[in-house]
Amino acid sequence: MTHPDDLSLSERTSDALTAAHLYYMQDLTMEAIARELHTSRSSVSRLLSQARTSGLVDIQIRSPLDATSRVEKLILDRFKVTAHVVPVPDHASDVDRLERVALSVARILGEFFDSNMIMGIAWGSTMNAVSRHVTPKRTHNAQIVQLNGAGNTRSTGLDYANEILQRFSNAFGARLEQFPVPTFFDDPSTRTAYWRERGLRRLLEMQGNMDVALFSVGSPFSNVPSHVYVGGYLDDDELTALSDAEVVGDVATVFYRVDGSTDGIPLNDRGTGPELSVLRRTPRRICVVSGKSKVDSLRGALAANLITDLFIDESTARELCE
Amino acid sequence: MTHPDDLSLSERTSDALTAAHLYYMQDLTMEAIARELHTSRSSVSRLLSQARTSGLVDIQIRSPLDATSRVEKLILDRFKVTAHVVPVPDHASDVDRLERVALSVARILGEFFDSNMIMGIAWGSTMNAVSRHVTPKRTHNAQIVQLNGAGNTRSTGLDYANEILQRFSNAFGARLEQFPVPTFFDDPSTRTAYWRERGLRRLLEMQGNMDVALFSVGSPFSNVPSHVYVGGYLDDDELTALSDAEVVGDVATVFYRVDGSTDGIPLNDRGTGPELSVLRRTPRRICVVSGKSKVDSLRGALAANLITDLFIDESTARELCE
DNA sequence: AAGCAGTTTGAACATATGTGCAAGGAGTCA
DNA sequence: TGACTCCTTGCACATATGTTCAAACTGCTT
Repeated sequence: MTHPDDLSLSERTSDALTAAHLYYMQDLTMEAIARELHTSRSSVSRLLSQARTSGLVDIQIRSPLDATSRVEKLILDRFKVTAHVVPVPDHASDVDRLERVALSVARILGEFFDSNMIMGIAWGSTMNAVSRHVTPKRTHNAQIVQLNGAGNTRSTGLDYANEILQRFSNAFGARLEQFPVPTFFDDPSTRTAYWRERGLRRLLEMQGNMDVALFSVGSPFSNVPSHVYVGGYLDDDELTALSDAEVVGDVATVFYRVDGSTDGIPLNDRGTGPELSVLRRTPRRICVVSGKSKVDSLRGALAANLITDLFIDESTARELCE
Repeated sequence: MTHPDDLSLSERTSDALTAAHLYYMQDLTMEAIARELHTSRSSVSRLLSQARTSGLVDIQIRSPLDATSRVEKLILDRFKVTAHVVPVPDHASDVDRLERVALSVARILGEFFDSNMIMGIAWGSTMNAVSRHVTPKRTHNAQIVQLNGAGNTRSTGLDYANEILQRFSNAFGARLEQFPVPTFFDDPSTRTAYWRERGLRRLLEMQGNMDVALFSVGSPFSNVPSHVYVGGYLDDDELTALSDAEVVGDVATVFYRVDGSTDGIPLNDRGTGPELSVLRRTPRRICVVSGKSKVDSLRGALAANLITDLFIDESTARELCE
């Protein structure tokens, strides 16, 4: 396998940089750039495309503050949360919705995460979608930490969750702290014991010092239940127990009711997600939500004050405001 | 005349915003966007183009620090100045060079100027070129101040200089403080007297508090002399005097020698540009240079420590480093 | 209501950009 | 060296985007 990281990549990158300059700063046509770079137009097209996906070119959209959408204002008023409403047509499918919101988040995430920061990330279909599109950004001494375990009765879950976290870690060049435990322990005391292990202490401490948390909300009892609820993590008895406790959703497999309360939900004693108080101590808490089936769960998360920045598709946002 | 600033513009702007989202964040095709916005593809093309030129969409290029060009490093070492080398092919004409450097500067200027700042701006062909392309950016309580008078023996010069400054002022929504005096007084004592006027004091004070200064360098005795030297601002005797004093150039019509010294240059006593010490007190001093004919003048400006950030075309940069 | 000046619009055309593919190149291994 | 694999390149084609122009529209004025 060819692995010319040392020079050839630099060479290519610097060409990409020049091309980007000429294209985005000087408005040259690709054909003109090709001439200056002594290559073909197609190659320039490819260079530019690399420049974009590798985060060399950074495209931002800066809303004049007076133009924040009506819904965004409404959400700010009602929930004290900065909303980023992603425009998606009403007739779009849930898959479309998810994909488009995820893409938007992926593109803007670099705005929130920088060198020397710690970001906690959950896992699930939404995070998976986001992870596939993150625009890379070079950071130093940055750290990503997994928010909750991902093993279940059938597998260690390492593959799925890890693949997701790995993508973020690569995109930012950040160290990755995995969390190789089941999503739920069978016995609460096992968790208590395990939490005292030194390796775990380090991880928990990181979680306690997060600068950013990135997660979605799970919705158990909707027509489109989330990954955790159908992936073999919970058995029927457990689901019934959640239902009985009037649980409306979860963040990183920590469950809550619609009013944001968590007391007396037994599963939380066995789960591996971060205490909500830990989450609430995190300065920036980014929640990504798409699809109306998540509205109830979202209400709970808002009531529990888990969110500072909300990315949400347009019609779900409207639904949220009734 | 139709002047639908109040609502229609908002309406259009918000459409442009949505379109920009869909295009740049979600990678939809213009055709798809047209469908979502219930309009034609052409209109979307126009919306996007508006979004770009109005600064709604902000495209930046972020060089990985380890990829700053060799010349930029060299300039930093030799002159302690941050260079931004603009790629321009060697065979490009001087007009091309100027245009391309100007365009690059125009696009990135917003990075340097923000709310509550004061920016001093000179005038001349380079500033003219830059002014034509500045990407707008909304700021509050920002102030632009003209660095030197623009009147000459033939006209008040208000038109030319003012047009330039006006463009910057519009682009940033900044207040504009003009400087309605000749470029050079005939008699130094007139200047001294005038400088005591209250209106002038205010302007000079602003200059003293600038956060950013934006200027080029003039080059009198090259094959491509700058605006000041051919526009009727100076008569033959004066040019001879400059030549005798070994002047290599000027910044905002303040003249200096190649070693950066200014003592004993009589014209400086009658000119209206800012004292170089005032300039040197300005935290950010952006100089835009294109074309080899300006190299000597640039050397003088560097020797005088007038520059903190230098925008320069590639071959001139190489020439500078010999 | 009709006329007017200045905009905005979409269809049609003109360009510019993206991509599949076959050919060539560069590294690796036997 | 030659066979092999994996990348990169430029051509040709397929799409996507930009721009011109005539028609429709808008807000005013007569």
